[in-house]
Amino acid sequence: MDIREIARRAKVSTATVSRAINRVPTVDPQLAKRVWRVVDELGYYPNTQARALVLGRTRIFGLIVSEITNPFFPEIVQTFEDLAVENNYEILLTSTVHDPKRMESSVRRMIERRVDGVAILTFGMEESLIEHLRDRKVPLVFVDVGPDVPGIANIRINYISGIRQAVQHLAAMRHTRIAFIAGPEHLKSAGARREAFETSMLEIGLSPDLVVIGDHRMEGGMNALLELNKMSARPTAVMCSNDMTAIGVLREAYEQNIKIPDDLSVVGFDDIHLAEFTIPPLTTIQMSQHGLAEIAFNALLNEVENSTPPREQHSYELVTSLVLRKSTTLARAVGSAIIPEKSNRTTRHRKAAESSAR
Amino acid sequence: MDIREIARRAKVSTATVSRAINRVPTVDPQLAKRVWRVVDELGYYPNTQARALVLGRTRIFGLIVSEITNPFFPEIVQTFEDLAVENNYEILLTSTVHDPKRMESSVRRMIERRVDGVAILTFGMEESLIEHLRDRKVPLVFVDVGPDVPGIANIRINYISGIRQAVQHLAAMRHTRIAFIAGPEHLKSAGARREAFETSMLEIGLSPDLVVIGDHRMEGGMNALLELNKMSARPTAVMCSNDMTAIGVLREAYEQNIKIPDDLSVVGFDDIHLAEFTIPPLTTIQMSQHGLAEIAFNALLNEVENSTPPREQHSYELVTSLVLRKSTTLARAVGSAIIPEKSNRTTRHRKAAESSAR
DNA sequence: AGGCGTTTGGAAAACGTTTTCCAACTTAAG
DNA sequence: CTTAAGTTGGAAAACGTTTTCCAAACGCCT
Repeated sequence: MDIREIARRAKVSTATVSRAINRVPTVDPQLAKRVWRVVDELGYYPNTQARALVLGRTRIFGLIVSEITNPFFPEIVQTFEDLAVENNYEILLTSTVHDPKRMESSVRRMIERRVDGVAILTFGMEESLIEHLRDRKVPLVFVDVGPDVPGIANIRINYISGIRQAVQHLAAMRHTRIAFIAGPEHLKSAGARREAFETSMLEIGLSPDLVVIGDHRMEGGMNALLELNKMSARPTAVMCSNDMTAIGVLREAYEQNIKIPDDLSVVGFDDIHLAEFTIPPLTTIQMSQHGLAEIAFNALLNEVENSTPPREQHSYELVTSLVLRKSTTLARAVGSAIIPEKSNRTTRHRKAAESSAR
Repeated sequence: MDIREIARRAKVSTATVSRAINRVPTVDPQLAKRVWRVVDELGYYPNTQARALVLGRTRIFGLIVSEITNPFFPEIVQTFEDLAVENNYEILLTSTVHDPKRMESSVRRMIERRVDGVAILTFGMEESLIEHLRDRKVPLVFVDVGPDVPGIANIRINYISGIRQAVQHLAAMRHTRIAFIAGPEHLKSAGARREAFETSMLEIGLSPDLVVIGDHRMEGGMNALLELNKMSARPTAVMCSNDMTAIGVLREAYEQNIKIPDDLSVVGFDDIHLAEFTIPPLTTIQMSQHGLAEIAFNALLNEVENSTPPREQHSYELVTSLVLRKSTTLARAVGSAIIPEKSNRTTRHRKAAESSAR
């Protein structure tokens, strides 16, 4: 069933049907009503392919994320989708799983489908791939890592604000041996987080050398804690490059009978929904997924709809900030005068007993 | 840049270019090579819209899930996507968030985009909506809840197998007061799980009346545990309609200082990846997300590619089975002869002290 | 050398829309 | 009553492909 069928039944031309459907104001209300009746009667839905072909716009946005199974991303996808349906756009989703091949095929597919723009929320991407997109003048939005050229919007994340808060929070709790579990080395965002940690530590005269590498997954967090435990001067607090890592730490701590937060304070990064439900609830640095998705979508929309924007360079910023829950507390005051010697000793004693028990 | 441009530069007709690109065997290898060189040189990517228009097939599948932020679904989406790229299909994803409006608009969008098939993994859907799709003969695949008509594939989930295992596992651990935290009432799958629980309990002469309603989210699990605690005869074990509920239970138990599994055994359902990382690791019933996605995709693919299948009714089955971790253990043997009275008493004592403490 | 299959490649129609012209009709003014 | 201006709706071109026909070119046999 096509527009011609409608035209025939409504006894008008296809042009009129098209105009009626698209609510062009010059068409006679009587006629429009007649057309609409037939449309509803037959349950006619216009063919988007044909429409896209002539309009040159598909109303599809590409969305590339690095790993949909990482709980950080579904929230983004959901928000992005909400905005898409609101604005009559469709989404082509790709989860690259950090695989360059996948990225490549994904970019190719998006070009073939003629997307109107793509949001690359992968926190680090081969430069080479985006060139195909740039060549075709597809509006792009990146996070963290995008070249500074017109037509490409960048979302800069202010890592330092939240991370500094966290470091100072821990320091205020008298932690001095604060470790950092970094993300995978190839991720620019992970690098930025680590640098922010180092900067924040140095700022307050602490040495930021307790760094071990994780993988932004729970497994990596577990291994990292094992590493940390092998050290001669164990940290009393650990910051993680993302929440999944922190969850892994929590899990391994349970395994090792290390009490969180009493024996070890831990803070995460991202503030995924799950962070509220860990045991104990995770103190973490919030980076609003909703906010991120919103910025990304609007950047794209803006680029597409206001076709000729004043040549300004579009750059957006998202700030991060600490949210306190239950996974951090005062450091054990070894040799400190504040906490009575005795209490301190019993604590130590209990701990020894526990660890010998396993 | 279009196919004509290629034709011009390669000094052939558009027909030849099309044939070369689609690897029609009758075209002269020499010529084909010439065409391909131009294609690569210009970085030409065929326009899928135009292609779809003439072919009548878009190579797009719709995927409707109920809530992408529920960790159960991302795994499915990932597998589905993997299969899609492998087979040169694209995915239109919708997360309905249980909102009928969203379902409706989602179906509409899929029809407008002329998808080649839709997988509805929403575990319960208004019949009315699918009619639009059925009318248009769009291949459909459902899970749990689909009409038994040709052209519609159904994935039946064998809930009883896993649930019976779990119930018997708990019974073997001498639990008799086994509670069930059900899912939202409108979900058919939740109903089926609950029924399977009741059947399994009755089978072994236990009464399945400790049932409280959750919402398949962590919050619901937390509330449900509160409910359960108010009961005069508290359960010693609780089974949950899904893993998120179980995680909520774990979390509230932590809050209430109820030790898992010593004070309460808990088993989940789904076996999401996270279940391995809860504290303690969650004993749960596996329902393979990978398997589910695979069945769904292949059902669709089969329906589309083998256009006229022998009028057989396609129905697939997915079994569930218990996976043991650390969240279940022997029931407290109240009045039993096996565990010495004394030990039992101290335990009771400790518990009383704890609960009075808060 | 002439006739006859077989390759090979081109012209043009088709897919379902939107939109540009343009013609016909209406209305109002002179 | 004629003419100009403004509405309204139709015919046809365009979007970028695939594919059906057809014709040309080629080799092969007699």
